[in-house]
Amino acid sequence: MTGGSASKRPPAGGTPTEQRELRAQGRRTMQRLRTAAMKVFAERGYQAARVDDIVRAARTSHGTFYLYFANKEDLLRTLATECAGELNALAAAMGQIRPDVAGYAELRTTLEGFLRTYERYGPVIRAWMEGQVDDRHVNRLGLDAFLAIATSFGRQLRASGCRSDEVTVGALMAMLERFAYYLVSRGVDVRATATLETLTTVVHRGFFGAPVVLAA
Amino acid sequence: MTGGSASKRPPAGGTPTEQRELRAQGRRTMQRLRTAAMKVFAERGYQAARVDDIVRAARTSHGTFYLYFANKEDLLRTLATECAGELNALAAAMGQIRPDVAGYAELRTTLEGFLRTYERYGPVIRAWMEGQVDDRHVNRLGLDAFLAIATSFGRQLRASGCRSDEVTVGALMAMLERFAYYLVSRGVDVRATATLETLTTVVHRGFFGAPVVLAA
Amino acid sequence: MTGGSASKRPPAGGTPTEQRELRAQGRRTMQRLRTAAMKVFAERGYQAARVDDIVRAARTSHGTFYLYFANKEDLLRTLATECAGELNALAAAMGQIRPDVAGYAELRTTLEGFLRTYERYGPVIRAWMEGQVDDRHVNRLGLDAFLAIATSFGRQLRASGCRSDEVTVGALMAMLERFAYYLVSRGVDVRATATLETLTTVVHRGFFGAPVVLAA
Amino acid sequence: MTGGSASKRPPAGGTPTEQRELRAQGRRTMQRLRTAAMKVFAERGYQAARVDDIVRAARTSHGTFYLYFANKEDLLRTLATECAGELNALAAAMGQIRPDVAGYAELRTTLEGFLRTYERYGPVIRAWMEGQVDDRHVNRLGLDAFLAIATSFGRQLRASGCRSDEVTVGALMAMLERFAYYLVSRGVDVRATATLETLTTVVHRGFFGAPVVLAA
DNA sequence: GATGAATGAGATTTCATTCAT
DNA sequence: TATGAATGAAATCTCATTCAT
Repeated sequence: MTGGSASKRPPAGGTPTEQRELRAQGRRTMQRLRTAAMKVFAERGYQAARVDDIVRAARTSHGTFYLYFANKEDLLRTLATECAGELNALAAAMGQIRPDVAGYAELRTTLEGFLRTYERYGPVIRAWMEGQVDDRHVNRLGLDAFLAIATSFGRQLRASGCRSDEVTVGALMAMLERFAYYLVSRGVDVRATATLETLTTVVHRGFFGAPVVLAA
Repeated sequence: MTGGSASKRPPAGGTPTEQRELRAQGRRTMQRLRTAAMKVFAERGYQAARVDDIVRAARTSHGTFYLYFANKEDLLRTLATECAGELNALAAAMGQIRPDVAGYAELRTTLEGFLRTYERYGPVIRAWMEGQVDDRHVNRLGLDAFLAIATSFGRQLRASGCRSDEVTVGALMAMLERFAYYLVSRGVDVRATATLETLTTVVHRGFFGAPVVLAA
Repeated sequence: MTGGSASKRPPAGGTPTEQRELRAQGRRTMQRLRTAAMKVFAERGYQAARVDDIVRAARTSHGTFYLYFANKEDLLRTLATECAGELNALAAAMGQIRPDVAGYAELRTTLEGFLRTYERYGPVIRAWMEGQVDDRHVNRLGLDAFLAIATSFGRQLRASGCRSDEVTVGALMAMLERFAYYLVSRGVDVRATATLETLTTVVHRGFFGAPVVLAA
Repeated sequence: MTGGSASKRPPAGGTPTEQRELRAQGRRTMQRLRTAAMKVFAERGYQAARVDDIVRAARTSHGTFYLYFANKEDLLRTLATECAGELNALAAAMGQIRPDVAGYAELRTTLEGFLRTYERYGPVIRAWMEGQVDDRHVNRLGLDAFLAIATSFGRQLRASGCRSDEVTVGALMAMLERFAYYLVSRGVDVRATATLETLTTVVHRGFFGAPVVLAA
């Protein structure tokens, strides 16, 4: 509860994170910690996760943890940065979503991308959505990434003449996140066709009302 | 080696909660604590909430808190029980949801009921949805209540010939909860017509695909 | 409502006691705590002893205490286990106690052993005898150890034709414990010949009635 | 932990204990509290007994407790005073204890008196013997009472030409207390002839070595 | 006389973070 | 680089005692 973020005091001892050059062994240890952290975050949630849980899962020691990260938040920050990158890419790659078959396919692709990202970064996204994070910077990352996707959705929909106000898109994002959460937390394969198809259908209907006539 | 007997004595002091008869003053204090707890849970989330925050908000002392509740979890339990009651009532009262105007109205009524319950018990529901609770009993309550609503939704929909598999209904529930969360956490009036109308429309479309032709 | 899992997490931090490998420094600290605990237990009694008293006496911190023991009871448990071991060894080693000089010597040896064990584990034994312990396991240890000695006494006496019912042996054990307590709590050297001789005489007489004629 | 003994502050509210005239109802309530206290002390020991346990057992309230006693210690004090009175009377009434049949009978009478007193005041005596009491005054009472009996024993024995040093008598007292404790805590009837006979025999032998020839 | 309610000082326990090896 | 050990601030919980009705 002391150390706080970098502002409060000079980073004592071994300066953590990307500040330092890491050799092979170091990179491996750091990776173990990140993997372990994701596992623990997934099990307990970010807030409830203790540094001790993480180092135990990573089969390393407390000392080592602070060799690579300034604190729990710093660890989350590195994961969040990566995650935000993926989400932003997703937003950028989104094509026009129209009521027709092509629009359905486009939506499907986007949703699949989201589910895959969730599969890897779910706990981080959860931390964002559930407001578990205190760090301003990290929150900004999440907010921006989601805003990017939501904005993109809105733009692509309006381009198709669909009235898509903020509330509707907000509801969509909310549903997406929770839906992904359930799938992942239950170990459902997000690449399974049926799952993806159902999700796409519900969302597409939510926006365009009429069911897509696939054969037309 | 003998007399001592015992083993983990009962909490003592004043056995908490409904075990004891309470007079007017006691009931008032207990209510103050519950209200304060809801407020703090809403602000910080259940996990992050400190007993200290709650007693401060209730303008009372630590000792008093433990006079009425065994601990934070016990307090949540009493709130959760009430909340589960409301949700179950909601599930029981749900009428048939058809594609027509009457079905739309029925759905609207149900959704309004949910939003109102969320308005009062949001933090408790969040604690359930976000898996913040350790207590088995409390989790069961939440699980059962949501299952009841989901099941009811499924039944009413199937009665209308709507293919409503588990996944679809699950997605609906997820969206409902998050949507309600956003509304409430931003102080939106859940009784405002526009809000409720939007939500009902999205959901109804999600199920029946075609927009309701209100005038027909 | 899902992921959260868990239920009363394991103590975490460093799992206490023999579960973990300890290095030299750790073993030393643990020993310091045990020694300090015996000192504090002796001064205040087990019940009245505060963890705070113990860590102060061991010149360490609260956090450190819980690194090695789950709580005060757990600490007592490790001490009790050792003590019970010694008492059981004492019971096993006891030879036949007859009215003659050899029997007197045997009794003397046994009593000396008891006093020496008491010298080291007095506070633990007191905790047993005075029923201060809530832990079932610990109580069992004490009960069994005392039963072993009492049974052994009974057997060795009966082998010598001495009528030794349960009540008599019980009274003997009671006296032994209290007697030892007084000696130790007043700093009397339990190896002093006079003390040991008096005790042996009283006990031997209590059983055989006739004074031993040393010269015969 | 505040109130302390009378020295620290003026006895606020209703002055407790014998200071006040009590009517019939008051005397009854006070008696209920004393009885309940003895019960709780017997079960948990004086130290571990909580005021709450006592009032619960007496089916009364915290407020009422402090109407009659300044605190837990004060309650013990009144019980201890009575008990000390009985023990002192016992010491004063003790006749000469000789090796013969008459001496045996005298010893028996004394021991029976002790057991009966223990039957009623056991928990108080335990509190003394186990050093659970912080109050100087109360401790003095106990110390003096036991000293009186021990001294009396010593005098009566020496009058019979028996070498009875302090250690021997001390051991005897210790045994007496523990023995009585076992009997009482197991609900044995201390007036049962067999029990009393065994105890008297062991003690008499312990002092005089030779068994009493009852028929001679 | 009696009682439920309230209090707060103090005890226990947890855990992020730093340190010495 | 790695690690076990140590720390202390903060959180939880208990209980003797006082107060208002």
